[in-house]
Amino acid sequence: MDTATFIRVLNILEKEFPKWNAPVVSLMAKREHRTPFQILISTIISLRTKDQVTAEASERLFKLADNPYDMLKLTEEQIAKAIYPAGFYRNKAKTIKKISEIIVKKNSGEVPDSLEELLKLPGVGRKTANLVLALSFDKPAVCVDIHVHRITNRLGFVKTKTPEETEKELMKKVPVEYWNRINDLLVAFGQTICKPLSPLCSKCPVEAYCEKVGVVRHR
DNA sequence: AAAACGGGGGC
DNA sequence: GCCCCAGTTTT
Repeated sequence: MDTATFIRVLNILEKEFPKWNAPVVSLMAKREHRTPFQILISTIISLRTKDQVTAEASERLFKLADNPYDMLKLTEEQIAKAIYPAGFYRNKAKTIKKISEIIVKKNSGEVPDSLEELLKLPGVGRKTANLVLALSFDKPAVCVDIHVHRITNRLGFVKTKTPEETEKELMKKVPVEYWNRINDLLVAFGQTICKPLSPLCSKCPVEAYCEKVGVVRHR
């Protein structure tokens, strides 16, 4: 698949997006109500966790503390209890506490707005850093999670082993003005149609363009 | 490169 | 009961 076709796919998916009723609660539907700190913390909570669970856990935590100063006053146990159903709660609580401390003590209460600085925070990798850049600061960023990695390979647009390779390829092949649309669209698409194991190809609006790399079963 | 971190939900 | 989920860090 070439770049022009990939962009055509994005355009089609964008039109179909409202029909999917994808469970994008915490990071997309409410982004305009959230501070950069809340986006960052929600993203930490979302690691390997379903979106609905992430949303509920975030709300519980933000009722206790929605800014780094208040968050720093909570104990790790309090944070862990609030986010418990999201899983990895001890690691995440520790990470959230450390991040709050760094933001308060070394960055005058502000979330960093550059990739380099975000990556220095504990528990923040490329996916989280790029998502914060895109959602909080409206900067162009290619945010590659498991959905983006799977779908771009399945379409035949990239041939990569790791999400990091996928990120590099997408930055190379896709014009910058499309970067911030990739993640939202492909995640929603992956949650509803282009599923990991048994994608619903008969309902897929872009099946005609797809090379179905690695797809063994479909419906 | 592989393990560890984890409860919840789908089937 | 078994497998997967908007990943990152450590071994």
